Amino acid sequence: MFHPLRESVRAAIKAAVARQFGLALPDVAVEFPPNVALGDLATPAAFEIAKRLKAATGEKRPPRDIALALAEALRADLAGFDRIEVAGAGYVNLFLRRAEALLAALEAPAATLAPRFGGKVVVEHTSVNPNKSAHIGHLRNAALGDALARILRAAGETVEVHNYIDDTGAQVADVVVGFVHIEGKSLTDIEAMTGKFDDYCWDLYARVGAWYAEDESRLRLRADALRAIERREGELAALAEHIAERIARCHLATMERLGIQYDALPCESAILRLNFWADAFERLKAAGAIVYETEGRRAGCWVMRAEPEAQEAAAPADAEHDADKILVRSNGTVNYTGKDIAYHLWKLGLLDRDFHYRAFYRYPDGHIAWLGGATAAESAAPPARFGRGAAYLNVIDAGQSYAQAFVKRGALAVAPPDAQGGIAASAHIAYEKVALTPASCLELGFALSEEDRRRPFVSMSGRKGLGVKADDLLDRLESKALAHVQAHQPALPEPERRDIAHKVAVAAIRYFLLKFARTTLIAFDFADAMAEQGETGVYLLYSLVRLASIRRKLRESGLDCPAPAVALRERLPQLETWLRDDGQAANEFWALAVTALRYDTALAEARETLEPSVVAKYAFQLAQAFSAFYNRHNIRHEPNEVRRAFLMTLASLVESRLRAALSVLGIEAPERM
RNA sequence: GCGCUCAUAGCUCAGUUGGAUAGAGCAACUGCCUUCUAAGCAGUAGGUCGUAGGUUCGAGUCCUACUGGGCGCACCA
Repeated sequence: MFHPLRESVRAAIKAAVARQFGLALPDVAVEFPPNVALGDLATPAAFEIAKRLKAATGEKRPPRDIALALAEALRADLAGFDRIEVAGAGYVNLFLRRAEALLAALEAPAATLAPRFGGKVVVEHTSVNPNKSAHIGHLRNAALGDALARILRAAGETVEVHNYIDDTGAQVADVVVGFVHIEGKSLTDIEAMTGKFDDYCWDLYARVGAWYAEDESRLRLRADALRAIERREGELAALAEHIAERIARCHLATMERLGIQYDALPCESAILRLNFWADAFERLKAAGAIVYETEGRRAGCWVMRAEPEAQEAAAPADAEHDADKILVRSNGTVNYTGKDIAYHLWKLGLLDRDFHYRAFYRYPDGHIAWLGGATAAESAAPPARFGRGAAYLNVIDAGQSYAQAFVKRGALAVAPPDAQGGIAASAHIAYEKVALTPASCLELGFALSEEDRRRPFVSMSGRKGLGVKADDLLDRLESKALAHVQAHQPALPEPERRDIAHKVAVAAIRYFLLKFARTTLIAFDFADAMAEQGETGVYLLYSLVRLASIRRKLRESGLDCPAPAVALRERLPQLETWLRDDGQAANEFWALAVTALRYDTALAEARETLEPSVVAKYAFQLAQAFSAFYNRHNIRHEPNEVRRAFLMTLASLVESRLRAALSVLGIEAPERM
């Protein structure tokens, strides 16, 4: 509710300032005062006006004077406010008519936001190399991407979720080498293997790394494998295809445990086979986005120039590094960034080519993830046409920022004018990695050097087999939660207890990964990640479980309040007393309502900044406010029927917004726990 | 060498386009379970916001320099 309210206040202030002072303010700050006693909305605009007035006319007018005039104008222009006051040196504080606002909000949806992107948004996330188990770092990527997709959808956007499968890269080739040269296994042997295939490859991949280190000439085997895979020749290519596809399935299963689904799975092999690059190459050349180098050390390469400022900064002092990016090598082959640009042109519908699809992974709810790696012969038609987005958002770790910048430049260079806006709004959603605390490494059974032991964190390394596997962590969380549920809910049947434990585990891990801002490096610690007290996903669930419990107990006592809003509307004067005139207690009730009603501002900010932690922090704040309320006021034992309806209304409002916030974070609450 | 990013309580982190007394969790200490789930609540203690300047009515937030972390700058993917 506060989002549109804030916007209308902002507009009213601009209009009043233009009228009264003849100033056009480009931006007006409308903020939330530190507590409800100071108002529900506030603006320091008078300070800004004083400054501009002085600059424009030389007139020196005290901010407080300006604020008084502004408040006067707003009183005439804005409806729904009890009073509009001037405080301090020039703040204008706006106080809502509380009872009226609350009743109106009860009937409104939790959030109504206007779409920000001009059409479908393609969100790419997860994109784990299909050669080993997903680890906690991949989970951060997926949790971020999934939350982002949910935030955009809740904000009214159309979203398509892609998970890129790099099925032809060096990492898959390494596992192929391991199977063939270390283990002497054939495709038939591998197909017959049972057990957790991704975990098996996790170990094998680490062994291959060590095996290369023993004798570096063995790296030639990787190059051979890579070539065979790219040309789709022989047993090695067949092995790679089997491994990549099988592990991609493992990853989808891991993510499904967290409630994360995908729409499309574009494959690198298809981008090569269908030669997306040939098309992209022509368009980049035609647009003048790339140039052919005829001399110097990059002679024979096709290069994309960096921004002039970046070039200038890098070039003179440093011969070794320059800011430009090679896309086509002197031998005529395209590199990773070039392929990535081609792929993104496809995402934006700027390429006359498309993948062939086949249904790859079916979720219990009937949704299907389509693999963009089919041959023309086996091609089937997905329900909707993938790609052709108005904008893209790529969840990739911050280390890729440099390459991602060139991807965007390439797309901007090629796109027609009407597509520029969407691409400008497109972004690399950069996040810092998850590293391990030394304590976590030791807990995983990894011996650390003295030097590493002293460091605050140690990087995960698939090549060394050092990392926390996503499934293992989930297993640990689930069994810990199950022990709790068994103690607290002994009467429940086992399947239900398992379901609860699962929901608790998902809440714990998702909240843990989302409560940090994207640019914060997470030093993973088992104790922190598995905590169930304080600022945790478990705490959030607990609030919703208590709310469900209140409802259940009221029903059992025959005290259910089916339509509290109706009951309250008939007692409006009483409601106003509780919310406004009752001093401290009224402010407490209203503060809780305000916190709940700011859900849409949290959602709007998260969508604007593409930062899910905003919603995570908001959810915790709301749960905290509710917990205090819960301890102070016993709804079931409230003798006054109307007051009980009032308390229950506040509880319902909290429940609605908390549930909405959690659903956007991908967290679902059980009925009890 | 250049670019990006970070530095806030003992620890881990928030901090609303610059705004009102700098917040939370953990750890420590004190209380609260025959009363809607104590996986909880109330309270105490703990901060010259890396350093030095600058802009501003106002700076944790913006600018400059410095110090100290992390990442990136391949004809790798």
